[in-house]
Formats: sequence, structure tokens, C-alpha cells
Amino acid sequence: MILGAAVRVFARQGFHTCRVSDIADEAGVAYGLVYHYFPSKEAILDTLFLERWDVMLTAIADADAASAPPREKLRAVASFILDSYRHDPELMKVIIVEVTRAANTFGRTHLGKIREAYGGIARIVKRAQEDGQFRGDVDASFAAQAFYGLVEQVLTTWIFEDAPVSPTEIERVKAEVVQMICGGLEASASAPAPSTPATSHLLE
Amino acid sequence: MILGAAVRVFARQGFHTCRVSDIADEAGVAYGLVYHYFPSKEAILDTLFLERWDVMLTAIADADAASAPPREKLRAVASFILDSYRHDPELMKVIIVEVTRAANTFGRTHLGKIREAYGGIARIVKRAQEDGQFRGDVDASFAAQAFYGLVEQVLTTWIFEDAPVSPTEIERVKAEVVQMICGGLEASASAPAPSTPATSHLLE
Amino acid sequence: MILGAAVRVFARQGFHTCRVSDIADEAGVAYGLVYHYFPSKEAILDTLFLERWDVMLTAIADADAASAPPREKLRAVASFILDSYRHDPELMKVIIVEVTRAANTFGRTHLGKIREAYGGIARIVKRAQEDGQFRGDVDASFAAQAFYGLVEQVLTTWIFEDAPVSPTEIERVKAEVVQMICGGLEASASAPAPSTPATSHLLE
Amino acid sequence: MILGAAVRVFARQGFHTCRVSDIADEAGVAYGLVYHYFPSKEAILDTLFLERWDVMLTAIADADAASAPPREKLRAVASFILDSYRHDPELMKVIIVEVTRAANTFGRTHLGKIREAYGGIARIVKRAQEDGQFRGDVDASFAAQAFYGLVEQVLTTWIFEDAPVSPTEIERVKAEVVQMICGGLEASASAPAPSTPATSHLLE
DNA sequence: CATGAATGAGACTTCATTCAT
DNA sequence: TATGAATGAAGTCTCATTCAT
Repeated sequence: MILGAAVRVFARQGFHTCRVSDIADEAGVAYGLVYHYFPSKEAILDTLFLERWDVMLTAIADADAASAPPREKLRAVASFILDSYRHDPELMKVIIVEVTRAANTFGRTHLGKIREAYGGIARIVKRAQEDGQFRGDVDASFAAQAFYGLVEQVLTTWIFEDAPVSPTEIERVKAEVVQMICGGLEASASAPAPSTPATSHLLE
Repeated sequence: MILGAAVRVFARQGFHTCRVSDIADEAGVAYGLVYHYFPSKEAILDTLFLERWDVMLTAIADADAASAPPREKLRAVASFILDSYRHDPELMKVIIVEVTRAANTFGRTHLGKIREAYGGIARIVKRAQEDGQFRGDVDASFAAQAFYGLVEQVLTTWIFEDAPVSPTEIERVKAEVVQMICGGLEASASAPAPSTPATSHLLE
Repeated sequence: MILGAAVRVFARQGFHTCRVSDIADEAGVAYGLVYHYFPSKEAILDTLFLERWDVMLTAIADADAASAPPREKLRAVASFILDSYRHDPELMKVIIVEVTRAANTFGRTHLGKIREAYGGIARIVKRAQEDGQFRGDVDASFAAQAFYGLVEQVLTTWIFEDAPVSPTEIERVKAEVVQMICGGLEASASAPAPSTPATSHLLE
Repeated sequence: MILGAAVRVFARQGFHTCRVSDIADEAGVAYGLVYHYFPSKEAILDTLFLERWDVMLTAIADADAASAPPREKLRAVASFILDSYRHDPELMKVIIVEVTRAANTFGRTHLGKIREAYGGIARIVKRAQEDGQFRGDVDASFAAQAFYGLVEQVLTTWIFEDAPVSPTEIERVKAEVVQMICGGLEASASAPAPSTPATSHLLE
């Protein structure tokens, strides 16, 4: 399947460094066939991103809609993203490296979609602030950036390490992310709360 | 000056999308001259990155060496990076977009240098944990990722917005970053402490 | 019908600029079917041309065979060609633009057929010269070129204008063509003779 | 020289059938160099056409401006075009086959320029009609089409024959063209007038 | 130092044609 | 008949890099 091959090739070589024929080779087809299904190399990446990102937007919305403490909502989002990485690290690498951080190319193209994710997380924070569960003196958008930035930084580190990440580590990081964002670093800060395991992720 | 022109062009068009002649045009010289000073297009970006990154590594080391509470140390680092952005947003954009997040190309080349920065921040955290000022149940490397990830996320957002950032906003964000990382989001967490203004940044 | 679709597409986009799939789309069939009826894209144009051109050769021969004054014979030929344009301007456009003037491609392939037309017209002139009705000091082949060149120039102009031509204008041009070729431009030359309407054309 | 090579290649193979590398090979340079001077293959043909066509427009205007009988003016125009063919048949072939008759591609692009030529010839006719030297019952534009169509038909025939044309034949044709257009075919029509040799042509 | 003509590998993309269904 | 997935040769164009001047 061409999309699958594209994910592997984009992840391995990067969008700009790979050729369309690399994708075709990886898929075991003639490269003309790639153009039978996609109008251009860029369209392949667009398709990959949009398909998966929309699932994530839904996951964020679902997390927000749940009747759970904010810690749990954020945990659900982190869980979703990290599980997505666990199930298809190559796709997540492509999305992060080639899209969400590519300010001059695809990032600009998909800026609206990317901001939707930030906005969804910010909404979770805002609601928690209104309920008095999160302190009100932090800008909700800023908090969303902290949360998302941390998760993407973790993924970026794994991406650079290029080594498989164990389920155990994934679970530990989920807890750490939530605790970090909610409780902060300082000794006087709140202690971590027990967590519920997440049940869905980006690529089930 | 060719390096300055390269910064502007890389920032505006991206490394892969610009041509060597674009840099030469921006610098007002013939493109052959670029090869008088640099062996290749890649070498220009390498030079840009290495020159500036080393200054940052020094700034992190300096912050760690100071006898100040960890909050202040982290604030100094955040301050340095954010002031660097304020003084040369184009260079910071290039470094972030084209190097530190470019897992398949320059990011891999400069992985060692990039990790040094994480390590420096982690050292600050570790020391604070040993002193009992930061809780010990958080992995110091993880905390460093949270801190650095947040700062880079803020910069990435500004980069995408492509709008000038006011000194006031920069200062506000410095405080928010430290408070976010140290105090966390929850209502029971510690209140923000007063801050000291930073005195140096990446591009003085 | 595929030939009809091909005419429209060749006329609209040109032979080299259209794709076989454009023809299939226009015909409302899958493009594989085109190859069921024609061995190649070129063969479609060959077929279009040959089918129609042979009708014209017959028309020229018929005109010559008639017992009529040379003016009438030439008028019959002009009439045939111009009426052909009126009834299917797209087909005539394709024949002229893609074949009779395409010296490097189809024009060369069908050179023999094209010359037959010139020869037929020249024969009409020659006979008129032998009868003393046309002056003898003009090369018959040259006269045929003048005649045919004028008609094709008129059609080319209409083709470029891409506007429908009224029956009235067609009739006027028929008279003008004959008068121009037979009487010339000069004031002392012979006056136009009344004309008989033509009864057949290339595409009845 | 690249333009010269392009003329030869376009003439030999046709615009659509040749590759840019054929032009480069013919010119004895790397094909990248072609793109150093021209932005595209099309631009080469545009340049070829426009450079030469403007010379012809000037020649037509000059002929019209001269104080000579209309026969002489038309003879000057025919002379110019036919001499142009004699001096660079390949260029004239390219202009006629690939531009002035290419209704779907370059002909459309340069329609304005092409019509200027028709207009210039029509102006000569119109003036002669006003002077009473040409009969007034012929549309001047139509007469221009007859004249130009005849000349292009002669050139097209030579182009298809692909054989060198002798100076003698060229001269004979000049006289025949003028006589044909001015005197017509019929026996009662005016006799040919003696002609003056032309002194310039498209490619001196 | 400085120029820009020249090179040519390499990328994307097109599309006529084949063929299994 | 009819479809459209699949092929791959071929073509245009880009651009990093070299080098004579």
C-alpha cells in the first residue's frame, strides 16, 4: 500500500531527501502508479497528515467532553498521542518532523489544523480553571503550549534516538507528563495522583 | 555579509526551498563568491548553528554555575533563549526549524550538540533535586525536556505567527515558563516567585 | 462515439496537448476502450483525416468532371471546403492545424493525399487554360496553391477567431474567393460573375 | 549559439517532438546552459518568433510607406518574405509551422502580432483602393488574406518538399504572386507588369 | 576577491500503452 | 465490450557546484 510505504520512506529519509521512486520501490510498484493515486509527492504527505490529525482532534474533543478531572483529561490526550507513537512511530515521526514543525512548508499549509489541536487542549485547561481545579493566573493557551510542547519534545527525543520505546516507558511517561504539567517541579507542589490507563490511541 | 543573508533567506524560504543564488542575491554578491567562503550550502547552515549554539551552551553552563535558586537558574536559561529570539528571530527560526527539529538531516548531524543543551538543563534540575528544592520523584532529563520543549513550543508558535513579539510579552513569558515548570498547573501548587531580569542572551 | 469525441478534444486542446484519457472522458468511456478501437492515439487522427480527406478528393474530382465553366468548378471546390467548415468547424480545424500544416508530423505522413488535392485543383486550372478560359502564362500548380492557400487562410483566420461563422458570410466568401482568384485585384480586371449555390460539402 | 541550434532542431524535428537536450547537443553545450539563457523551451520559440516577426512588420510598414504603385508595394512584401525563406528556410519553417499555423499553442499566444501583419497588408490594399488602382468591391482584409495565404502556401509547399529553392525560382514566384493577386487568373484580366528587384528581406 | 557561464546529476511528473479482470 | 490499475520510458526543469577569467 502506497501510503504505508510513504510513511516508512518519509520517516527513514525525510520528505525532501526521498524520491517518489523510493516510495514506489518501498511499495513494490512502478512509480507511475503513485501518480495514479496522488497528484503529487506533497499530496501524499498532506493525506497522511490530515487523515491522522483529524483522529487526534477527535480524541482531544472526546477527552474534553468526558466528565473527568482535568488531570484525567490531559492524561487521555497525552495517552492518545503517546500510544499513537507506540503503534506507528514512523507516522508520528513524519507528522512531527515534516508537518507540525515545518514552519516554511507543510506546517504553514496545515496551520489551521495544528492550531485546532492547541485550541482543544487550551479548552480543557480553561474549563479546569473555571472549575477552580487549575489556578487561574496561567494563560490557558500558554498551558496548552506547555503540555503539547512537552509531549512533542518527548517524541522528538525518541525520534532522534531512533530506538523502540517499551510499553512500560510509554506508561511511565504518561504519568510524568501529567504530573509535570499539573504539579510542577517544586518540592512544595502537589503530589502525583494515581492514573487510569488510556484505552484508545491514534492508530488502533 | 553572507551569513547574515543566509539567515534571512533560510528563515524566509527554508533551507531546502532556497537556492544558493538566493543567498547571494540577498547578500548582493555573485553566487560564486559564496563558494569562496563556504564549501557548500550545508556548511553555511552548519556554521550558523554551531556558532550560536555554543554561545547557548555557555549560557546554560553559566546559569548552572551561578549561586542562585533553581528557579533563577532556569529563568536565566529561558531568558537567554527568549532574548535571543527577540534580538534575531530569523536566526532562531532557522536553528529551530532547520536543525533542532530536523531529525533526518541537520538534527542528526548536530545531535551531540543538541543533547549537550538538554544535559545542561538536566544538570540544573538534578542539582536542585539533590538540594531538596525540586522534588526527587521526577526524572531530571524528563524535566529538562519539559522545560526545553515548552520554550521551543513558545518559539515555534511565534515563528508560525510570523509577527514581531514585544519586549513586554517576552518578559511575561519568561515568568510564565518558570512558573509553569516549577509550580505546575494545579490550584494547590506553589505560587510564582518574583523574578530577576536576565542580563545576557544568545545574540548580544 | 470515440471519433467524434476525438475531434472535439483535438480541436479544443490540440493533438499534442491532449491525452488519450481526455478523449475517453469526452466520449464518456474508459480510456482502455479507446485502444479497443484504435491501435494508438496517432491512428485516431489518421482515421479522422483520411476518412474526410477522401471525400474532399472526390468532391474535387466531381467538380472537375462537371461540364461547367472553370469559375464554377473552382466555386464548387471552395464551396465544398467552406461548407465543410460550416458543418463541422472542429473537424476542419483539426485537419488543417494538425495535418495539412504539420510539416514534421502528420503532414509528412499524409503528404501524398494532401498533394492529390493540390493536383486536382491544378487539373481544373490546366483544363481551363487549354480551353483558353484562363490565361496560359500562369503555372497551373501555382494557381492551385493560390486557390487552396486562400481558402485555408480564410479558414485559419476563422479558426483563430474561434467564433461561429454565419451562412451569409460563408456564401459571401465563396464568391470572394472565386472572384479574387479569377479576376485579381486590379481595377482593369474582369468583374465578378453571378454564382450558383453549391449542393454538397465535406460533411453532409 | 543556442538560438541558432534551436532553429535547426525545431525545423528538423518540430517543437513538440524535440527535446531540450537535442537543442543543447546541436549547440554543443550542456542542456543546463539552455536554462541559463531561457526560462523554458517555449520561451526559446517565443524569442525566435518575436525577434524575426518584428522585422517583418517593419518591412511591411516600410513597403506601405514607399511612394510606389500598389503592385510594387505587394511585391516588396512578397519579396521580403520569400527572400527571408531563401536566407534561412529553417527559421521560416519554424515560424510558419510552429507559430502562425499553431492555433492551439503559439499561434494563440502571438495572435496579436500575427494580425498586425495581416493588417499591414490590408492597409496597402485599402490605400490602393482609395487611389482607384485596386477595385473597391473587394474587402481589403480579404485581399490581405489572399495575398498572405498564397505566400504562406508557397512556403508550406517548399517546406514539405524539403529541397533547396533556387534564387531563380524565388524571383519567378515573386512575380507570379503579384500577378496572381493583382491580375487574377482569367484571360481577360490585366497582363503582368515588369517588376523591380527587392533589396531587403527578413534575414539580412 | 569576484563574477557568472557552464556543467550534469537528479528530481518530479506525464502519459501512451498494456493487460488482467 | 468495457474498465482502470499498472507500467516505465521519456521529458522538462532545478540547482549545487566548478572554473576560467
